[in-house]
Amino acid sequence: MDLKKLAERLIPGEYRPLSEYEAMYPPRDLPKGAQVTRLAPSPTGFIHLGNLFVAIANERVAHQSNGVLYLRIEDTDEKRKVEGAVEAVKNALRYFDIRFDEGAEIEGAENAYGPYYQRQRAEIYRAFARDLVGRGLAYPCFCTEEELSALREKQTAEKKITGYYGEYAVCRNLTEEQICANLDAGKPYVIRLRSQGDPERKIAFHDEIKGDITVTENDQDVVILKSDGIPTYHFAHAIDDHFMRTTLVIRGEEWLASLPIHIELFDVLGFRRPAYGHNCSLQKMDGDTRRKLSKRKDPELSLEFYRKEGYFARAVKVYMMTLLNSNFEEWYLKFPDKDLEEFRFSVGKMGKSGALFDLAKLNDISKNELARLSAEEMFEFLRAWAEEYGTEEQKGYFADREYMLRVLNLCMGTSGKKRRKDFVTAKQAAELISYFFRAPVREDEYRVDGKTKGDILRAFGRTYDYADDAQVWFAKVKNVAAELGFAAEMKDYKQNPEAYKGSVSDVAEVLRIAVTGKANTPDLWTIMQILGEKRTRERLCAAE
RNA sequence: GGCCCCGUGGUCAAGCGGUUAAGACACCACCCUUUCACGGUGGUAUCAUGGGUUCGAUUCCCGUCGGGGUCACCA
Repeated sequence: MDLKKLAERLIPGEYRPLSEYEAMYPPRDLPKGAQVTRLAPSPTGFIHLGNLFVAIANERVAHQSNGVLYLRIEDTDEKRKVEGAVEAVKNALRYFDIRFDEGAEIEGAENAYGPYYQRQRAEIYRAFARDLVGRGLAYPCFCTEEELSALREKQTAEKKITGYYGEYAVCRNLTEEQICANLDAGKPYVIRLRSQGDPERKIAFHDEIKGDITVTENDQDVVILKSDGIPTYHFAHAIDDHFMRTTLVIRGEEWLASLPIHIELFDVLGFRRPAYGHNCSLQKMDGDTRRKLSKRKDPELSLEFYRKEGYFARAVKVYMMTLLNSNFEEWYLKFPDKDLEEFRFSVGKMGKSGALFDLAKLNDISKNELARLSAEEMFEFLRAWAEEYGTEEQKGYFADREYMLRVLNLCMGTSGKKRRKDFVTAKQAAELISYFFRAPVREDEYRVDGKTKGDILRAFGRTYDYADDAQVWFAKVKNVAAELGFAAEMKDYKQNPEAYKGSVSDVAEVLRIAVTGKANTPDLWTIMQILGEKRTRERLCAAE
């Protein structure tokens, strides 16, 4: 059989000699040790925490080695394509400060290794597929979907390994006549790899994250060109990462199982393969087992979730970093003011086992990150969030800048050490400060009975004067306490709790809940100052 | 089920043949305090399991168990 002729008939078209591709995409001229990494999402538009996790790792590796991070769009599956997906991906990643040096839709870059949309690279894949057929390393397969699923059922029933391989690969041994007859009949076909592998043989492989692992040789005659002439992921991966001169592929663990295919493909194509690091997927607790975060069940997987909730981008990034490199947290504690990029990221320090995503930990980091902002920065952060995701009421909070800044200064504290850490997210912060903008909704129960509450409110109302400074104001609160049988001094109360109805703290709490609806707020005197006398009195009366 | 990966407190984890088995989150107690918070001090709690190897195993080897991933003309 004349394989060259067969190849030309199967994969028609004019192609350059393969060596020209080598010349078109020469090895990159980069400093010693520079790593070329990439992000290669499919354009479904859905970008999740796992993507971000891997993105940060790839970004750090590239940029701290003076290398290159590029964006490639794996759009070989028409069905998955979503309008505007590439923009969505870029926006989401920009929010978390992931910058690309080149790639799809990256302005101002040379983009010398493009195109970066796989569909636009069809010619290259086809040229190499044709070469493989010509060398007898790939062949056409005319099996229909029905035939393949029947085969799978049969194999399952017989407890054999499923797939297209060995004796089951019926199209492997088609004669020239049979092939031509099928072609003449206009039957659709795919191009399959004629695998040379033997599953009995093991390959020692070094994974940059997992360390030394063993993989079984591939013996599956995997599809490399689909019936529409577009490559499968595996084939495109080998070609692209070779010609885009990727040096390190950090990707999800779910790819580990297809690593044997990729190894064989690189071998057969005569390419040196990049280094790989397979990182574990983020997991969550589901009942009492853990599992990979799932797109359908877990809203917190979507990056959009964090934006909607108003998580501070840096906080999410810091959390990702603590999961990515265990020594990061210690470093960050030591150098909280250093640029995140000064941390020496190491692929080798990435965890080998899947981490459970812990929202409580994220929230703690968020609190700390937000506590570092100035009132002005907080103002901008909250306003940007409210504009996009807030209610109409919340958008209105920002109309009076001076007023809001007073509120924020109070709620965050001003001196460095004594800052409050009440704010976790923009959304939660907006809800927390709502009582400055409208009548309070009572969220906490009074500790004292109704009559005592009324007595406290009335007694305080009689003596309250907006002009009082904090000292005088608090002295009056103490007087009210003493008047009604509460201990004015905490120390007295602690020494002899039976002698009093309670302490001044109980009295203060009544006032606090009356004015704000909450038992947990910053300094009450300042709150009353910000609210003004009229609103303060209204609230005290309303609570009686 | 086959193949592969993983297994230190509730969570993230340091450890890499001899340690009082770090640290962070969460939790609890106390101190500070007009509440809450912040801050401070202290505390509860971990080497999945059974065999080896070794003077000695959390650490090395094997088995068991448990968890995860994957078995497409999807990536």
